[in-house]
Parts: sequence; structure tokens; C-alpha cells
Amino acid sequence: MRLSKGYWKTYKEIPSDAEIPSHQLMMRAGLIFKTAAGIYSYLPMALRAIHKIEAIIRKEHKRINAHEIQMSMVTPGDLWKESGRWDTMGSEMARLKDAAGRDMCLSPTNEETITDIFRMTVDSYKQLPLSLYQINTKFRDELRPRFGLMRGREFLMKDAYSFHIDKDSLDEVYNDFYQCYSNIFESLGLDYIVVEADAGAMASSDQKTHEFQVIADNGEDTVVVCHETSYAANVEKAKSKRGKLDFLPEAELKEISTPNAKTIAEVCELLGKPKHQSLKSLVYSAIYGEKEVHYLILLLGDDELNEVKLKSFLSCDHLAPTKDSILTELNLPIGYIGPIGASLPIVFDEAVDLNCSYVAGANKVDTHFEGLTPSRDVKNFKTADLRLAQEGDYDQSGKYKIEIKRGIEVGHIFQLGNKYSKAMNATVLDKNGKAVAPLMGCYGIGVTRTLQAAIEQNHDENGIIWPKPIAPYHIYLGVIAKKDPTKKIAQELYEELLKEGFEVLFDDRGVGPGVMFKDADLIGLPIRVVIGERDFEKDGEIEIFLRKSGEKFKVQRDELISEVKKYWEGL
RNA sequence: CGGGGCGUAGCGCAGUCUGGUAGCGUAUCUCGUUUGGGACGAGAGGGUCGUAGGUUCAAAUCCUAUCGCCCCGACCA
Repeated sequence: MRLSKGYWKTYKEIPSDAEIPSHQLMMRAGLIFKTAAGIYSYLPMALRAIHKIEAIIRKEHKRINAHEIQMSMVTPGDLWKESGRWDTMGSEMARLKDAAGRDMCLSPTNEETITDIFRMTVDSYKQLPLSLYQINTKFRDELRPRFGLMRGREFLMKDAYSFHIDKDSLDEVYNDFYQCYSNIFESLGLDYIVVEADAGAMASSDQKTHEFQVIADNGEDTVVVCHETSYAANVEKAKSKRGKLDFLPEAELKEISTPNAKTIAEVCELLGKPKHQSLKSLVYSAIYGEKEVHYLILLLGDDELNEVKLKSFLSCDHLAPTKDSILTELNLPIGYIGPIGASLPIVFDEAVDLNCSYVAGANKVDTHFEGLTPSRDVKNFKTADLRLAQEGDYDQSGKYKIEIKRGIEVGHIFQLGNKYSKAMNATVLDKNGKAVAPLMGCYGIGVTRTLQAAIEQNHDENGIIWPKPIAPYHIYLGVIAKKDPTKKIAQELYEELLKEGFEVLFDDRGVGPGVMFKDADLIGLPIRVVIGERDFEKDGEIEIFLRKSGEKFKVQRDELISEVKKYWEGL
């Protein structure tokens, strides 16, 4: 494209509302335009990259025999009432009424729609397995959108759904998608890892689910990886072990005075003990439908609770720290809560050695116990893995250290089971002519989030460094010339590069060299070719610059095309 | 939704405390000089100071309400 006839505007200043590099660069490089909080319009440069991501997605989905469809953006509330999610979705689902007063919503996801399509169009097990997907706009009214396209309210998502007659088929297709996703992120040129994930509300905990995480410091997710064992999991799910700890042996239970020492840090400081020789007592309220149950959770003093693990252990609908007013009603003094004398169900984290002794609250103001030995002093408790993995932990065998990294969740695959098919009465006839609810899987890729993740992972202080597969153009061709002959040669180069199949951004605006170089760095196309009178008139040299490595090569006019091809292949 | 911050020209900001009718940088337009890392000179256009109400002789500035945006948290297939 000739920039002199193009539509592209760049900015020197960082917009005040962009926090992280990828968001700042997308704004500065004129990729996106903010229309409202968390709602962006995609400008030509971004759209070209998006189309490339989509093309890779389509190619890989074709290989696993998934068929592309496009579902409606607005869906009737009735479908959501069938699945039960009309009531459980919460405010992130944007609801509206049509002119006749019917409930409708903007699709935050499409299990209901696809299940409806399926039940009306598929009748026999012979048509299974079936995988359908779309690349479409989703709307989730996030309470706090942030970081540009990273967590937008309106965004582009590829969502796929599969249907199966049995678990073997589901497993098989799940593995196909696993491979498909790996191929996609590989093809996109991204540094990613696959991690075990928590299914959350999507499915029961025995179903498989994996996340595809692009590693980046500004990622919103935390992942745990173990290099030696190849274990990788979202921290919400991750199992890890503490290193060797010097616990105290069983000892006499003693009440001790700990005036004004409410936190673990204060108590341990006062007693001169390391934090892991104390127990952290947390009270959580689990909500089951209308019912609320309060639990006392005990962790090592320097561990943190993993709420996702607790929620899944208690299999409750909602979970929250118990309100102070309720603690008072339960006679639990904040800062001095402990297991002895607490009339709540008690759960110990597995990292606690139940035969050793600890400092713990005595449920009496300004008082703690010393020598509290759970197996001896506490009646009726359960144990579970409830702690949050932390830096310094070891893998489950206890042999290898784990690492904690930040990631951007760009893909997530789930086994859904028959939750939706059953709820919406979608059936096919099996071999015996019996109607059965098929098993389902669902698989998502955040397309626009992937775009931003690619930039977050590939940039420097001067701008974007596009991975070759998704760069909006291949080559930035710049010309620094006053005279017509040089301009004419630049024009010829442009046409020759196009003829070779390159996508060329031809900067023929005639702006100063500084402006041109800054813009070229900012948009970060893989190869930059510059023809300028200074070098060209002296010895016929044209410059090739590789954005990623920063290497520069001087070549002659007649070898330019072959050299560009060579470097392009080598990227 | 809780806590905090900010709304002044397309963008980035000053001016607000201490009221006197709006300014800087950049971007844009014109003319000229420039051309290998955001050039220089001269000139020009662009603002109901988020919105509404109030106080005042007078409000960007003080008060009230409201809307929008950002950050932390909660929430989140």
C-alpha cells in the first residue's frame, strides 16, 4: 500500500489511559481506536493482523474437520432460561428487550445457541462426532475492562463446540483440538505453554480442561511450571509441595498471652518463631443455593489460601471470606481465631503436618496457643490441598523446583460433558434407536487478545516487533529522495516486491527521514528497505534492515529482490 | 460493586489551592528553506474548560448533583 494514499496515523505521545506496553503501542501505532471503555474499533493495521490470525485458525480447524458457521450475536433469553444460565450469568451478560418486550442478550458465549442448532439439525449418532466453530464478536460486560484488547468488553473470539456419542470420542476430539491449538499458537510465532486449568462453572472437575498461555510479564494469570517434569498448571489449580520445613515436635498445649498481636507476622515476631510454625486461621462462607455454611480453614502461617481450590473442594456455588459481623456472632475474635473451641467444620491444608505442634489462635482476645498439635487437640477435621503455590515450592514428588510465571490466557479448551445437551434436551438416536444426550466439548481462542499478547511478547522501546506470520505487511519500503530518478526507482522496487508476492507498505509520503524511521520502528514490520539519495547516488546502495535483530545490510539495486527473499526466508 | 485518581484544542499537559473570562508542547493547514533518526522560520485555524444546577458583580477555578475515563480490589468459560 502506498502511504501517500493510505489511512494511517501514529502518535508521539502515549495516551494517558494506556498502562501496559502492548496497549500503548497499539494506540501509538494507530492500530486501534477506543470507542468506549473496553470497546475498540480495529483500524487497518490491526485488521490486517487479525485477518492473518483468523486465516491460521481456519487452516488448522479445517485439518481437524471442524466446520465454520456463524451464530447470531443477539440471542433470545429463552435459550438461556433453558440452560439455567439466564439467572446464573450475572451482570457480565448484557441483557436487552426487543421491541415486543422479549428478553434477549448479547452473546457472551454460544453453548446455548449451538446446542439449539444441534438439536434441530442432527438426529443420529452416525453424524457424530461433529465439530462446529465460528469467529465472531462476543460481548461480556466486564465490571472492569482493562489493558486495551487484553480484557475488553467487546472482543473477537473463535469458539468451537463438539458433540459426541461417548467419552472415547470426546477424548479423541479433545486431543485433536489440543493439537490444533498447539499448531495455531506455534504458527503464530508465539511463546506459549499449555497448562492444566480449573473448569470453574463450565464443567465438573473430573472433566479435562487446559489453557493456552502466552508468557508475558504483564499477563493477568499466574502459571506454575516445572521444567524437569514438564508439569504446568494455572496457579488456581497447581499442586506443589513446600520444601523441607523444621516443624516443632508434639508439645504440651499452653495458653500464652499475645497482647495486640493479631497477624501471623506480629505473633511470630513476638515469639521469635518462623511463620511456618504457626497456623493461619481463615473463616470462609460457602453458599449452597439458599444455604450458607461457614468453614474454618487452617494453613501454615506463611501460606496463602487458594480460593479456587477451596471452592472446588467444598463444591459450593459461591465462596467469600466470612463477614466480620458473623465472626462476632460465632464468638471468633478477629486476630485470635483458632481450631480449639471453634464450632465450625474445620479443614487443614495438607502442608500442615498434623503430628507437629504450632502456634494458633485461642479464640480469646490477646491469646494464642503454643504446642497445638492438630491430630491430638482437634476433633473432626478434614484435610485438603488448599494452599496457593508459591515461589520456592517443589513439584509433587518433592524433587524439582517449580517456577512461577505470568501468562495471558489466549486459549482454553474444556470437556463439558452433557450439561448443556441434557438441560436443553438435545438428543441423538444411538445404535439401539435410543435417544441419548451427546457429550460436548468447547474450545475458545481470544483472537483480539492473541493479537495484543503477540505485541506484549514482541516489542522493544521503539515499537512493535511483529512475529512474521501476523505482521500487517511484510516490508516497510521507505524512500528519502528529492529527485525524480530516485523516486522512480523506489516506485519500481515497490512494484517488483509486490510481484514477488510481498506485502509492502510503501512510505512515499515524502516526510523527513526521522519521521519515517520512527514510524517504521513503531509499526515494526519484519523487514525495512530504505532507498535514499545519500547512499544510492554514491555507490548504488540500498539498505535492508531486520526489525527484530537490528541487523543492517547494504545491497545493490539488482540484487535487492533476491536478498530480501533470502532474509525473509531466514526470519 | 468498594477504595483512590482524573475530565481544559485531535493527543500530552499547565492553569484550579488564592475567582477577574484560557495557555504551552505536539498534531493539523498555508508559504518558504530543508531530507539518513520525530528539521527550521513565518503565519493560520481549532476550546460552550465533561454535563446540569447553585453561590457571586464575575466561575475552568468555590458548592451540589450527574456522566465519562483510569488505577487498586472484588468479580470473571
